[in-house]
Amino acid sequence: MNKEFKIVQVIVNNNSYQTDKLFDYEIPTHLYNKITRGMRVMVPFGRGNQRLEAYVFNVTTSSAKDMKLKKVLAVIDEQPILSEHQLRLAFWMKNQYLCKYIEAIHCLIPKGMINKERKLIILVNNQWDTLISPSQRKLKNILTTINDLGGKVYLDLLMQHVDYKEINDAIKTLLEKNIIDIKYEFNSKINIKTERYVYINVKDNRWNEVLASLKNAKKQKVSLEILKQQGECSVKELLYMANTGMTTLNSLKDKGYIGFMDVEVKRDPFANKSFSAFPKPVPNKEQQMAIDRIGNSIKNNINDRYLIHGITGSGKTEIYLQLIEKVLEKGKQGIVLVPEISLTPQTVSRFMGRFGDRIAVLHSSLSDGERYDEWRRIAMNEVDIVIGARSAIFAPLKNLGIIIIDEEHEHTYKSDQTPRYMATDIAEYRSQLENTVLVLGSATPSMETYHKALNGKLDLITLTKRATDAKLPHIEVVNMTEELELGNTAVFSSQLIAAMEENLKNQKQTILFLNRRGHSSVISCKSCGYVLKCEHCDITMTFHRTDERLKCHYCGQMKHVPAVCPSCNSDSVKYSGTGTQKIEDLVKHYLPTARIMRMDMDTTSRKGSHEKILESFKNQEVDILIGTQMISKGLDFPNVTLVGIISADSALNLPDFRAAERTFQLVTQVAGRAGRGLEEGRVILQTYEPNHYSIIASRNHDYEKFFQDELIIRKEFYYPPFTNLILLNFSGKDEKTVDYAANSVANHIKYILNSQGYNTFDYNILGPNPSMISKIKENYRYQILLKDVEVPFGLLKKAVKYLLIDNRNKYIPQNLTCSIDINPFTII
DNA sequence: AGCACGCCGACT
DNA sequence: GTCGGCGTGCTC
Repeated sequence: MNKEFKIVQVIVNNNSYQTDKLFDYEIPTHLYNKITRGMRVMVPFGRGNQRLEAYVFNVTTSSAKDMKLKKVLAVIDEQPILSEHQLRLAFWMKNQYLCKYIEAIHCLIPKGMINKERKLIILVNNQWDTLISPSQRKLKNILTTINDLGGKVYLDLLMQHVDYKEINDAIKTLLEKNIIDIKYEFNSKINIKTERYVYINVKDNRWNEVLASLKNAKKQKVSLEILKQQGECSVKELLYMANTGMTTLNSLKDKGYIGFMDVEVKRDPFANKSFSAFPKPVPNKEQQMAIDRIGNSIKNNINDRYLIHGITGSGKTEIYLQLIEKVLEKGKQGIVLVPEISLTPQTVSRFMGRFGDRIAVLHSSLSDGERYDEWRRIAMNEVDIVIGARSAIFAPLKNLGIIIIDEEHEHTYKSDQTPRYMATDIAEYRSQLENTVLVLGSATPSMETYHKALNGKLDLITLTKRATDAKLPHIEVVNMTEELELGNTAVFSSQLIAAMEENLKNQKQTILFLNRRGHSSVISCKSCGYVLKCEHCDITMTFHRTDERLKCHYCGQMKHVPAVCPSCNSDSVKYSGTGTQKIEDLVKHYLPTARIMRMDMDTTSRKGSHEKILESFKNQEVDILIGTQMISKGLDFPNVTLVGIISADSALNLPDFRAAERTFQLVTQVAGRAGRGLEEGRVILQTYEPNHYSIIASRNHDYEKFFQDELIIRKEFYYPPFTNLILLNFSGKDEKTVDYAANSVANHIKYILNSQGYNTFDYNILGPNPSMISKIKENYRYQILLKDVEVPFGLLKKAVKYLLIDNRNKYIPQNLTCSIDINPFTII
C-alpha cells in the first residue's frame, strides 16, 4: 500500500555539472510545515552521506515508492532566503548562460550566507600505537600530526600538514578503530563582527571595600571608577579614557571585578565619511521632459524600458535622482548600477547626499563581511535604494520600482567569471518579472542597445544639451604621421605641448589619457630585435619605472631587465611602447614646474587611494593628471579645460569586433572631462589614423554617424546586434590536448548541425584557433566562436549544452578547462 | 565536488 | 598477503 508523503526537490551546494540537477528528499513529519520553496535545508548526499546545504526549489507530495528517498536532516532558514522571483531568475540564468543552478544561486546570495561543513578530527584514544600495526606508516604519521597539533584539527588543515592523496581512507579506518572522532562544524565563513565590551561586576554594597583593596593599583582603580560611571563600554573606549593598557583590565577581571562580553557590531563601509546634503538643482527643459515621461511610467506601474542617450554633462544623474524620488514617493525601491563605484565616488556621494541612510552601497572592494551585512540590510527591508556595481543587480529588494543602469555600454556590466552574465540582461529580465521601469543611460550607447532603441524595443530619450549650458569641448585631431614627417618623433605633438604649457600658465588643469600602464610595454634588443616575453604567458613584459623591474600584466611575475640580450648577448636595450609612467617622466621633463599626479592600477591599489588622488586634483593641488581608463568616467572638475589623448589608436587596432566602438566611446568619454565649467574645453587627440570613421565621428560629437557607419560593418561581418555569439574557451597545460579537444568539440558541433540539416559552417563556426594571448600562466588557450548565422541560436546553444554540459566528461578531458561565454564582450 | 569501491604494483 | 596510489562511477 502506497502512502503519500511530502518531498522536496533541491539543488545541492556542490559545484559540479554532474550534480547540477534537482534531487528529491523526503520531508520527515516533524518538518512538514516548516519547509517552503526558497529555503535552505541540510541533506545527506552521496554514498558517504556527506552533509550538504541544499536549496529548496519545490515542495510536493509523492506516492511513488520505487526509489528509496533519503530524508531532510534539518531546515536552515525560518523564512525563504530566495524569493519566488529569485528562483525564477536562477532558472532563467541557467538556460540563458548555460551555467549551473548553483552558480546562479551563488550570484543571488552573498558568500557569507553559504554554509559548508568542516570536519573537526579529534583524537580520542591516546593508546593508539597499540591499535595499529607498525607497517601502517601513513596512519601513524597522521596520528602523530594530529597529536602535535593539539589532539584536534580541522581536516582541511590536517591535509596541509600531511601529504597523502587518499587521506579519507585513513580517516575512515581510524574512525572504525575508534581512535578518532569526527565533529561536524559549520564554517560560517564570515564571522559576525563583534566588539569586546566591559561591564562592572561589583555590587554597590562592596564598592568601597573593593576600591580600598585597589589603593596600590592606581590604574585599576581609575579604570573601575570610570567604568562605574559609564555602566558599560567597549574595551577600546575604556582603555582610552583610563589611559591604560590591557594588563590593567585583565587583572581586574582576574579579581572578578569586571567581565568581558562580545557585542555584535555592524560594519559600516562609510563609517569615516560624511556626505553633505546635495542641493537639488532645477532641471533644464530636456531633463524635465525625460523626468516627466519616465515619471509617468513610474506613476502607472508600467514595465516601460528607456534609453536615455545624453551627451556627456547633460545631467543624467540628476534625472536618475528625481526618478528615484518619484519611486520612493510610491513606496517602492530602486537599484542604480554604476560601472565601478570606486571610479565614480561623485555619483555615489550625490545619492547619499540626497537620500541619506536608506541606501546600501555595494562596492567591489567591500570585504565579504561588509557585503554580507549590506545584503542583510537590504533583505531585511532596511534600505530603499541600492547603488552598486554589476552584482548589485541581484540585490534582494522586495518591492522594486525602478532599475537604472548608468553608462550602460560599459564592459564592467559583463561578468568575467562563470556565469558570465550581462547585468543589463539581468536587469531587463528582472524588470519584466517584477514589473518595474528600466532606465539605461549613456552618452555612447552600445551598438546593441541603440539598435534596440531604434527598433522600438526601448523608448529613446535624447538629451542634446549640457545641463549647465556648457558647450561640448572642441576636439582637435593631430595626425601623428604628419608630426613624424615634420621630424617630431616624440610622444607629444607640438600642439599638445604648447597647449599644456598655456594651460599651466593660466592655472587651469589638464588631464592626459593613455590606456596603458607601466613605463614601456615592449622591451626589445636593438641589435637583433628579440622581444622580451613573460616565461609563463605569451605576452610582452612591461617595464615599470617605479621599481625598475619588468612585470607581466597577466600573471604578475616580476623580474629585472636582463643585462644582455638572451638571444644575441648584445647589451643595447630598446624601451618602446609608451605607458603612463613614461608619460609622467616626459611631462616632468617638459614642464618641470607642473604638479603632476598619475592615476592607474599601480597608484590606486591601496584602499582609499582613488579618493585621495581625486581629492587633491579637485582641490587644485595638481596641475596635470595622467591616467588610464579609470579617469575616463564620471569625473566632473570645472577647472579642467584641456584633455590630451596621447594615442587613440591602441584600442582601435585590436583585432576585436568592438574595437571601433570602444575607441569611439573612450574618446567621447575622456573628451567629456573637458570644459565642464564656464570655459570651453579643448581636447587634443593624437592618432595615426585621423580618417578612421570612429575618430571623425568622435571629433564631430556625432554618435548617430558613428552608429550608422559601424552598423554597416557589423551587418557585413555578422556581428552583434545582428548575431548572437557563443565563445568557447579551452585552456590547459598541454597544448596538444587543448588543441585536440577544441577540434573535437568543433567537429561535433558541425556533426550536430549537419544532422539538423545545416551544412555550411563558414560563417557560424570560427576556429578553433589559438586565442589572441595564446598562453597565460603556463596554460595554452584555444577558442571557438559560434555565431547564429543561418543557424538558429537555440540550436547552437543546444549543441553546446549537449557537448559541454550534459556529456562534458566525454568531450573535455579532466586536465583541461573549458568555459562558455554567451555573447562575450570581446572575442580576444 | 567528494566519496567509496576496486584494481594493481610495491613492499614486507 | 597487506599498504597505499589511482582510475571510475555515482550521488535523490
